Amino acid sequence: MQGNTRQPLTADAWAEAALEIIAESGFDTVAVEPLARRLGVTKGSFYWHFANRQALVQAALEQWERRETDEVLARAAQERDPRKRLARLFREADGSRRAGRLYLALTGAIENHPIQIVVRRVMDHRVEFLRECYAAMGLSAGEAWQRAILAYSVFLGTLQLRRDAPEVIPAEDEFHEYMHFIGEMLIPGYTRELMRADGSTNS
Amino acid sequence: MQGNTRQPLTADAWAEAALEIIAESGFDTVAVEPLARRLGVTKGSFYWHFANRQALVQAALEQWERRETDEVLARAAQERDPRKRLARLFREADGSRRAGRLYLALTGAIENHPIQIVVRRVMDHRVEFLRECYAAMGLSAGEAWQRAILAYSVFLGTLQLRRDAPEVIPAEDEFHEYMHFIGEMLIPGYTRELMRADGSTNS
DNA sequence: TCTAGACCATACGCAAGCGTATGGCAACCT
DNA sequence: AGGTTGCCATACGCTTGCGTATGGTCTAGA
Repeated sequence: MQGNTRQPLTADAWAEAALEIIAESGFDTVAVEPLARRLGVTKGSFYWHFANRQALVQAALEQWERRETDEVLARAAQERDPRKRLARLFREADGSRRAGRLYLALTGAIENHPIQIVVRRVMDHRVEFLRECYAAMGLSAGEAWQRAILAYSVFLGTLQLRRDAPEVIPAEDEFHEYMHFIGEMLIPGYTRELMRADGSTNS
Repeated sequence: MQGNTRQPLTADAWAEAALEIIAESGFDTVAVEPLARRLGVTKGSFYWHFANRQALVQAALEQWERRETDEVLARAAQERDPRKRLARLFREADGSRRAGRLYLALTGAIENHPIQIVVRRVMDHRVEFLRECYAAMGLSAGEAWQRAILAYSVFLGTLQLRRDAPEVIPAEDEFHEYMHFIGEMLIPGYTRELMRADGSTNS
């Protein structure tokens, strides 16, 4: 059936597949044997690459944390204007559906201790990043905290709403309106031009 | 060890215990045999009350939905002023820690279809309730929708933040300040008196 | 060609959980 | 007293997944 010339699997490929499963059907459905079947091999392969199931989870979490912090925040940090940084974050958060599902799936298994560690670290980084954005806009320390926490709460809640009850968020057009509404609420001095990809203000 | 005169268990008691487990350690840790051990009986008891594990889940979900919608929303609906209704909702949402954990644990297992049904229904009810509050304040239909979705997103996100990274939400005093901040952001025409339990405005 | 190592299959023992079958026991009715 | 019914214990077979042990194959290098 699979006539391709089997190139050997790497540990990263296993971790990647594990993240795939987590995003699809939750963390605790990550099992060695089904995963092996999915990859077209058997357990024998798995236990050559990993000591046990926990090691796979660890590798998957490390891969996730790397992608999540390094890529997302690093790209947003290029933007000079803090308002544009925020707008860009909101835009990208709306984008990658798969990343959102994966994030929620991980927090959904927060009773697992390794997951708890990593999720908390990622959250801290992101809230701190938001706080710095608001602080750079001249807000006081207390206000920056409040705004950062509120903004991240909105992010988390929107993720969950879109996953669990997508029909309450009307349609494409209204959603774009809603994004502007969020911008007005969360970014002091918001203008609609901030949400444009190029970020041109032509004032 | 348990010297009490064993009064027989009811199906509701099993469902209640199942919800307890879900709130503690997640949905998929609900297993018949451990649950029986926890209640001091064996499987024999369980399979007298329920046909199978799925029936237990169903009963637990029904019990949860009843409590969640009937009790919470019905009490809030007594408040006449829509602004006070909203403030009361926010206050109570902050309160019951256990209910929040349970809610998140259920949404964390949303890939389970029965759970998906019930969670979606509860979400719809709540968002609709919020929307009516905003509409009663004179907002347009579109604005009421946007506000309702935003408010519910903040609710969900705050729940998750408090569970997964409680240290980012500073302390008791600052949190009360933060609650007022949320009130100002989410309730047009907010005054601090709205958050008082008695709701007195003494204007 | 011989060998070592990378990669994987197969087969086994073990534990946990589901569901069933059946028996026990107390309360209550008649 | 005998029978019925509600509630539970015990014992069994089955499945799934974990981890181990061991052997096979393919390739690169000496």
